[in-house]
Amino acid sequence: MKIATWNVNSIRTRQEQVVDWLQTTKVDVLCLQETKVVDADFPRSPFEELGYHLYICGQKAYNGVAIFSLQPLQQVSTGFTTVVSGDEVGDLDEQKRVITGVVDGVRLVNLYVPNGASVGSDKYDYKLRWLKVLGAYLRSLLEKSPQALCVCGDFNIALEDRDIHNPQGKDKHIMASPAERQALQEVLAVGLADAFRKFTTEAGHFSWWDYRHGGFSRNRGWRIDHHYLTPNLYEQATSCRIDTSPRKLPKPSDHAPVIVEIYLDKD
DNA sequence: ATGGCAGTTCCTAACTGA
Repeated sequence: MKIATWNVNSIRTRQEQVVDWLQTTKVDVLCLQETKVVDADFPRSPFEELGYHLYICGQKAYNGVAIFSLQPLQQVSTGFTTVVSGDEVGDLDEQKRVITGVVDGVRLVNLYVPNGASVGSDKYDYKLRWLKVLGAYLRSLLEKSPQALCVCGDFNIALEDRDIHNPQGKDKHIMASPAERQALQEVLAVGLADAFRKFTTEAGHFSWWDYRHGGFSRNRGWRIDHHYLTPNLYEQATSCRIDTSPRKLPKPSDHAPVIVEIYLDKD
């Protein structure tokens, strides 16, 4: 089973590139972030014609997540509130950043973690609060039914210095500050491990490059798009790679897709 | 060496992103 995650920075702008990519890269599941469109205007048919079932959760202009799956998903829900109490969630579900469903006994959780603007800002506090509720959400999912989890998406956090092209002085930078790294570590403590680092340990591999300053051509990037897996799935993972080819096209997303392959032991 | 981005809408300016 191949599961991809890709922040496309507007599905309507990137529609053709995503169709082309799915035709050449046969994945079972594609998790999208930053679709930037209300559900009624989502371009469904080009992807349904490729055989995908679409599960979407969008809003106008900002955010938005979707899962495309060749097999129908079970137990689909959006937002935190379906799993965690409304008191705990507060206003966090107003921004569309969470969608989940089950296929082949694997619960997919597709996330668009808040950016955080700058360290110490209101948006940064929102990001930390959001990550705290994410931890409660994942714990609750596992308590309700112990299951294999693939938690993937745009995390907007580079967990380690080897995930950044130039880590010096980045402790005051969003995506690398100690508080958000710690917040993500606490989320992963529910029992999740980074699929990419099972196969690749060296620095220099990134999934996002700033549009400005020739970030991609100089490979000045960050690895902020991840697949986190529960232990059995982690053991069964056979590869995890970043596909930089769409980032080389004209008018690309600033993120590249990341694909994990898992050999599912169906007993 | 320098300056250098791209998406959206309340659409040609302001916002958000990372």
